[in-house]
Amino acid sequence: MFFNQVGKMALGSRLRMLSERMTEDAQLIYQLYQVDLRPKWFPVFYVLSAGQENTITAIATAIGHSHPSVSKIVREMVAGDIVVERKDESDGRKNRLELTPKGRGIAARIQDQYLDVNRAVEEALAQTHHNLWKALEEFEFLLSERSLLRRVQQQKKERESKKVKIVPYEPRYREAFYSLNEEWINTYFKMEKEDLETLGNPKEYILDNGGHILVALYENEPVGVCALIKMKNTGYDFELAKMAVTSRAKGKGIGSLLGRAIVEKARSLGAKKIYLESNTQLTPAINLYQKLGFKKVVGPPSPYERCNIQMELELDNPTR
Amino acid sequence: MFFNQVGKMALGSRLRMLSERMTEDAQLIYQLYQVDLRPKWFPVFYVLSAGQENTITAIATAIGHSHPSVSKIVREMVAGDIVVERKDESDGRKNRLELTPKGRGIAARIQDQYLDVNRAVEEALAQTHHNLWKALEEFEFLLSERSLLRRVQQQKKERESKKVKIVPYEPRYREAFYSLNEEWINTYFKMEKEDLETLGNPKEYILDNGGHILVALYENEPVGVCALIKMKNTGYDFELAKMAVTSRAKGKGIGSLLGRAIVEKARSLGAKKIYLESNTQLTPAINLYQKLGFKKVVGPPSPYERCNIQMELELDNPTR
DNA sequence: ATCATTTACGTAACTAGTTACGTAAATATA
DNA sequence: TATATTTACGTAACTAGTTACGTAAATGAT
Repeated sequence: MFFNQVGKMALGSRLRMLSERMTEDAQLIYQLYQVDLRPKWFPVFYVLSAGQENTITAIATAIGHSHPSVSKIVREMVAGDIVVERKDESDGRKNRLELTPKGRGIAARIQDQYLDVNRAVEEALAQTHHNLWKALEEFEFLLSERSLLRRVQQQKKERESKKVKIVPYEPRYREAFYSLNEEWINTYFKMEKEDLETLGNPKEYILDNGGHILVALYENEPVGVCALIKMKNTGYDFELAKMAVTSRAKGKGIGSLLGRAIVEKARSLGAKKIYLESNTQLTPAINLYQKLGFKKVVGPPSPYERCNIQMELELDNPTR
Repeated sequence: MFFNQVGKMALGSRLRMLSERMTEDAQLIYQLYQVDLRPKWFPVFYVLSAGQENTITAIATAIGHSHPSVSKIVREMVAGDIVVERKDESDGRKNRLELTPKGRGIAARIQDQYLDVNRAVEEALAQTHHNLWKALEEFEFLLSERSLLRRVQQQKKERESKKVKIVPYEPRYREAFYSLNEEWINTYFKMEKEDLETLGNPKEYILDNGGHILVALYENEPVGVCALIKMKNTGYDFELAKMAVTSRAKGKGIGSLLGRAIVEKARSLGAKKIYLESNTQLTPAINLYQKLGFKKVVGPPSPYERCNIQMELELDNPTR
């Protein structure tokens, strides 16, 4: 059958189809009990007969419809002499609803129908191994905890991050090192004098001074970079800097992979303390640094204008 | 929450709502993968990309939609450059469909999406006790075996048959005995001379000759009757006759209750063999007689025109 | 007391499906 | 070979919901 082939992508369709099948039968069931209601009136009718709510919006929230839907249903029910409307005296906006004598008659007669439908469904469910009613409840709960979208996003991230490789810098990544950094700097700030020099000459400014650069490859394309710059006479061993991930490769966990790799690199070089400068506007970056264990500090004055937060990470007793 | 209060009557609504919630997310998921498809196109797209079917009606049956639905979806997909149409050469009615290069590109890119969605849903389902996917399958199967309507009908019958009382004839049921029989005779045939006499004078024609009459009461109203008429010199003890149930009280199992009661009565009177006459047009009646154990026989000639079948039941060795 | 905001609800237009119906081509039948 | 039936599919109109928007009443803030 179609659904078993397509898989879970079609869960929505499958639910819709079963639902349609049930409402079709519902139509006939009302006839069976000679209850002069249309299935789509039922939720509204139920709330009114239970005496719970009696204004359009309140009913809509109670039954999980939009208010225009309730508005239309009520109009039909008024035409069918099931419900009467009357303006609220103290609040002229509200449309108070009430069952007519005919409506109350139906409410009495429908009790047997409730009973029989409940029993019929329960009898069917009792024959199943996986109870549909309970399954719906559980699934609805799971989705309210975390939406399907977020669950899929996470799967995507997990799958794609497996395709990310972190490799040491090589001269052929010089262009990428520049442009990846330029991309984010120009999005949020503007390039400064220091940027042009350091980014243009990573070998001279970073590697030759005892620093390191890691590059993240996705399908063999450089999509992220990060550098460790040697620091002297500051109490820090390295500055974590020039961290950049292209927006094209978002949602693949690249920042996190790169961050963990660069910290690991520092650790393997015997570093005890690393430092970084950033800007609080860059929330995802700050979140990442916190996850890596960095704590806010007041450090030495920065040459960069865009720096408004400084952080450090002690490696003697790493948090992770 | 609403659904737990209303109970299983709202199963249809609940399914519809979950389905809507899922399709909303689906929209966003397509965006996430930059797949230029609308969720409602998906089933058609899937069938085409799998190379299974490629005409409107065939796709419609495969995915369980109506053909106009597929027709409209295809029109949209053509506008979106996903699909091209071309007339079948040998059969001018058929509209052969094919993915465009763009469509094939999407088919390739969507693979990852299948994977992630499947995993996301399966991961969620794994956290539930009642698996929604399997529950749907089981429930769909149960409904295909016996529809919800029939299940409800049965519950109704069971509940209502408990309110039916079978009591012996009393003079105050004389009117009912006549009119209940008149009702069905006039619906299918017409009243004959014998009917007028026997039905008008049950005491004289039936009871005083050693016969018996049972009356079915529903909410203290007579809704069915049935008689045992003493037979002599025929090899039979009684004729089961004048069985009538008003159409107003259909679907309450009254015929069955009355039938079993009258057979029981005959048995308690020491009868060995009962006889009856009927007409094959009255299928529900014939079915009932068969359930009670009656077998077709060729009996003595009947005084009634409408009789075209004769049956007997041996009580020495009752089937039930 | 006045003005801005929020709330209640109706109307209009849209969506994703449906059924009903018509037409042309293909197939079956006399 | 002519005619009836079936099949494929498009169009129109309907259904049960939605979102978008407007208006009047109530409420809150200055």
